[in-house]
Amino acid sequence: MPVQPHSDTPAAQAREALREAILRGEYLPGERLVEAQLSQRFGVSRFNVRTALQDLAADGLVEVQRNRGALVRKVSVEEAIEISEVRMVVEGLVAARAATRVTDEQASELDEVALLMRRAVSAGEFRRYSDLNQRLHALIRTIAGHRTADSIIATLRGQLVRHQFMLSMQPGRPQVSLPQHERIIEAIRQRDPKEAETAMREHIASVIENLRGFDGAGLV
Amino acid sequence: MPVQPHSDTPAAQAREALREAILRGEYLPGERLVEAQLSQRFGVSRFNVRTALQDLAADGLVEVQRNRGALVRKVSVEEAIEISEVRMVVEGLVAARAATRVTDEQASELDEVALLMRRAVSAGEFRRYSDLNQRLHALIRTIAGHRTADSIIATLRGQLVRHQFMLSMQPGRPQVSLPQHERIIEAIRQRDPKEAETAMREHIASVIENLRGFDGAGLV
DNA sequence: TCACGGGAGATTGTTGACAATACTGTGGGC
DNA sequence: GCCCACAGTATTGTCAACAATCTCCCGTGA
Repeated sequence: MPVQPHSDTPAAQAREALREAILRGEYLPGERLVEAQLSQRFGVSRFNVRTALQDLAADGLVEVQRNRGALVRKVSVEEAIEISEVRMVVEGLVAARAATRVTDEQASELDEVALLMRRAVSAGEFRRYSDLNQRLHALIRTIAGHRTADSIIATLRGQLVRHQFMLSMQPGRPQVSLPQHERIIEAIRQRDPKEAETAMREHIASVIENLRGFDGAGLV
Repeated sequence: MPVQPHSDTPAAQAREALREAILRGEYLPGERLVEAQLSQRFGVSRFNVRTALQDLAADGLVEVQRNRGALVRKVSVEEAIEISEVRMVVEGLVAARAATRVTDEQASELDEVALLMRRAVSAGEFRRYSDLNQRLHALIRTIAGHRTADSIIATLRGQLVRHQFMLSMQPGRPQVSLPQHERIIEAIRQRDPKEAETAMREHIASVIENLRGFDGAGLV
């Protein structure tokens, strides 16, 4: 299970620096990650680079091949769909559980997010909407308090950043997903686990449909 | 993501040996795993022991604390329930997908397992039934061909062996789970994904109920 | 021209030693 | 008797050097 604290140790520093570099797109999928180079770049010993690479391999962000070193893992659209399918059912579980545990205070926080989302969409602020999207999902996870599901979702998300970026940039996407988000929020506020799960699953299913579109268009 | 091949390298040897030792119960939850000791026991260098420990930590089987070494991870009944909940939804996904992809040949293999299960139950062969249980779930995963789900389920299962052992030893358990298994098989054979998912989820939900029983009884 | 082998360079795998840290028990002060 | 500081030990963290392996290119022979 992922979730690594300790941002102080050199290995952890290297790990986070490398993680961000990969997510930022500085190292492209399939690109080799040479230990000596990384060691120099991040100013840590090769030993620590190795540790970092192993950690990131556990997160599915890089792939290490015996005697051949590490490379940025390439996740095909097919894989992205698989990953999203798993995310769909796990986030469904989380949504259901959130519906059974939500407090009144959390319910109004959900409402607030819904309001901000509507505003962002009507103002055409896509970036802001995307941030709110993350905030909403994170809030739901917090409400659910399901650590096992949390860490799995975190791992899955980590592998998808590149694809998710493409999705969020799709024109018209917010208009489609806003009502889905509203439905999820409403179900949780009504403390209806079944409906919350269904709503969450349909939401992510629609994301998957979009991924399938990419696949057909050969965009990745 | 787990799934590590290469049983030839020393680190992999150590990893598998240690994994089995833990699963066999030679090292109890909470027990410290001293690198030097393991190094001597498995005849590999401390370096390789370290690598093995890191790998097993990624699998959630051990926990490594900075400057304090590794110990066998203790999974409480609460956690076991959380893990099983995630497993429930992911295996549900797998069952649904199996229903859409099953070939005629695979369908008859499912039938065969069902037959053997019925025989094992009526003959009171619990150990055999437990093996068939594993075979059934594995077969369903093969049919589904969902690698992401597979590797997650493998990780989750690995953390549960201790609890699963207790479950399978429960008297009367096979009589409860046999009809559930039959229902799953039937749904897949009918190529009914929705029903397959529901049946699988209800099956695992019933396992979770049993775990809750342990919790109340303070058995773990 | 092509297939093959072999060697140089690049890169990863492994080791043993040492440094840093945590644990344990002992003795002194109160 | 109890608490705390302190030293000694056990254990993990890190490193730099060396070994093993792979990759790529070049020369040789057919």
